[in-house]
Amino acid sequence: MQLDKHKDTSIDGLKERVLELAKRRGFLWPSYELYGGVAGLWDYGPFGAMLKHRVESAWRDIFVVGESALPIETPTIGVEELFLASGHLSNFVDLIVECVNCHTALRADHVVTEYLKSRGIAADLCDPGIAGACVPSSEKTQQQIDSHGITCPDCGGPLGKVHDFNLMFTTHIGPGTQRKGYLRPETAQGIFADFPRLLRFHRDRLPFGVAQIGKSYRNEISPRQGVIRLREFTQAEAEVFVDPREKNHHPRFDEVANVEINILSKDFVGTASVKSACERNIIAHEYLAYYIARCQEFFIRVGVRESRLRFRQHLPDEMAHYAVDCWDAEGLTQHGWIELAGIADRTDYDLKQHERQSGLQMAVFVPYEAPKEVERIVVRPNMGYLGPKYKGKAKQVAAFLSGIRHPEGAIVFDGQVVDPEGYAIETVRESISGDFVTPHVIEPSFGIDRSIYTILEHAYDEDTIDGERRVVLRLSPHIAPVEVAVFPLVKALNEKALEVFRLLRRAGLLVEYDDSGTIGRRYRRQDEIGTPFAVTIDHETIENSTVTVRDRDTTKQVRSSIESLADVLREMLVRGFDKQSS
RNA sequence: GCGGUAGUGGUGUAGUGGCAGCACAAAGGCUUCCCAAGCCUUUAACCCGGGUUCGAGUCCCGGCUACCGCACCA
Repeated sequence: MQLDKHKDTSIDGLKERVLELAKRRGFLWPSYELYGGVAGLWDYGPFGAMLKHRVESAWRDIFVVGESALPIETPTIGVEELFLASGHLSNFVDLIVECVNCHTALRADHVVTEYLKSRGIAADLCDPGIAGACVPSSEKTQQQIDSHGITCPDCGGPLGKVHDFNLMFTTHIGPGTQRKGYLRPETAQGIFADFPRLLRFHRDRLPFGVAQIGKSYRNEISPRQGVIRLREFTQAEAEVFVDPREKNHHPRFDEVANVEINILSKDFVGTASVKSACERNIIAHEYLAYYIARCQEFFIRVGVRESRLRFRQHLPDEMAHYAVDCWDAEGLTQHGWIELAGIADRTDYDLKQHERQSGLQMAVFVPYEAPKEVERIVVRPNMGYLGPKYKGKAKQVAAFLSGIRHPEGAIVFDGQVVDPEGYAIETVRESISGDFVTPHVIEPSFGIDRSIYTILEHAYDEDTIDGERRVVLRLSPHIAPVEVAVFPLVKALNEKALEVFRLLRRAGLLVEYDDSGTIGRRYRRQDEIGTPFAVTIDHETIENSTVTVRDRDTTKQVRSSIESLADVLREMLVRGFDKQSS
């Protein structure tokens, strides 16, 4: 895949430089540094928080406003039932056993299964009776290790005690006999739990999307790579509920059909439009393709470089067992290709699971265009006959008879032929006006923190201005924490400059004022935090009420009247410095 | 969690047992000033806890954090 033409990744120690800048300029700080810090927890400093806020706004524009999705907010604390249903309580657990000799941490269940398989013994480590997939039990696994004397596969040393490691943080809800609570490992489950209300809110129609931006938590064993793997992180997730029969017909597919994306899949590597990817079955259906295209639109808007963005299809063995197709949006950084978003077809797995756990129906009644007339054969019990004959059992017999769909020959109940007088076989005509459908879920899910790191790295650049090395963050104007800086050329002009500053602030621009030191130093400071434009009040301003507007990327300047300044800047922020009509 | 390496002002660093230096940044001032100029002044640091020692930034032990490798990442 080709790299950006105007910029490559050849800066030495880019990772370190970006992080150094991010720390120094108030984007990212290690949390609780005062007390030595904690791995996997990071603060957003003032510019970082504003940047993040704007990234989330851009996401909201595209995935909530642009899709007429329903925005909701659910608690970060979830109850036990929620994660029993989702499978996180059983599947989000690792059984860890450590080798006493070489101290390697191993997946205990894997060690046992491998050992038994190699000796042709069937392994059953699972706890029965829990909804969802197989749950390896720590007791059974421990037993197997003890009874077979299983040792470390690496060095042959003895193994320690098996212990659970659930990646969810636990807590307690309320005092006294406490109810268990868990910090959510994804925001999605809160949406699924609200499904019946959401469906009613949307007046029982499909399709509809629901979106949530919020914190999620995973107690990572060993978080690394700065903000790439966090224990507390922000997700932006949309769950789009769709009739499974309609997955290949997105109503707005035309809008995105020609969007070109970089694809890495088992069948295809290269660039293609989402339309052709769909037609060639590279992407399973239009809904996935549609959201992949929107995903690309989002990343480009916030400043991820298109040439360093790709969509990678999950291999069958890395896909969650319920998904039919899943794509990761990946950004190329100094940490390699990292996952920024996932667009998955979660099918009806989650809703079915919550149906089972809660006992409530999670289906939508989808009416036919016209009611269908169907003929059906029914067995109608004759209670006048059955009552006296079967007495107390009559009700049971009647229910049995009513349940028969295809009566053939004599009907036998409880080993005895039921007298034909006890029922009548009739053909009835019925009008059916629709089906109950459990919607499938298409889920675009974004890691906001990773995206922000990628944005920073892709924006970081060093160039030379008048022989001086300059560090510049080429941030997208959509997400820059400051849009315009205002400077008096010399301190004597500060009154006029403050006037302009207040004018622009009132006009709703994100604007910063600075009158310290020399003008060059102030420009460079704004370059480092990615401020797209700087307005300077000079001596000419006093004469004719014009100011200079300086472009971050080229350092070129144009003059603009104060009167039209706010409009000129707004236009530049949208169209770019050169394309505005002044 | 294991192994290796490291942790000194805001940032980058020097300092191998005896007064903690430098550069950049920041704040104030001078300079009539459109791209990190200069000058003066000022602020500001040994990751945490034990131990050894008359004395520890320095040596030892433990912890925390970061980077690299291993393992983990439904």
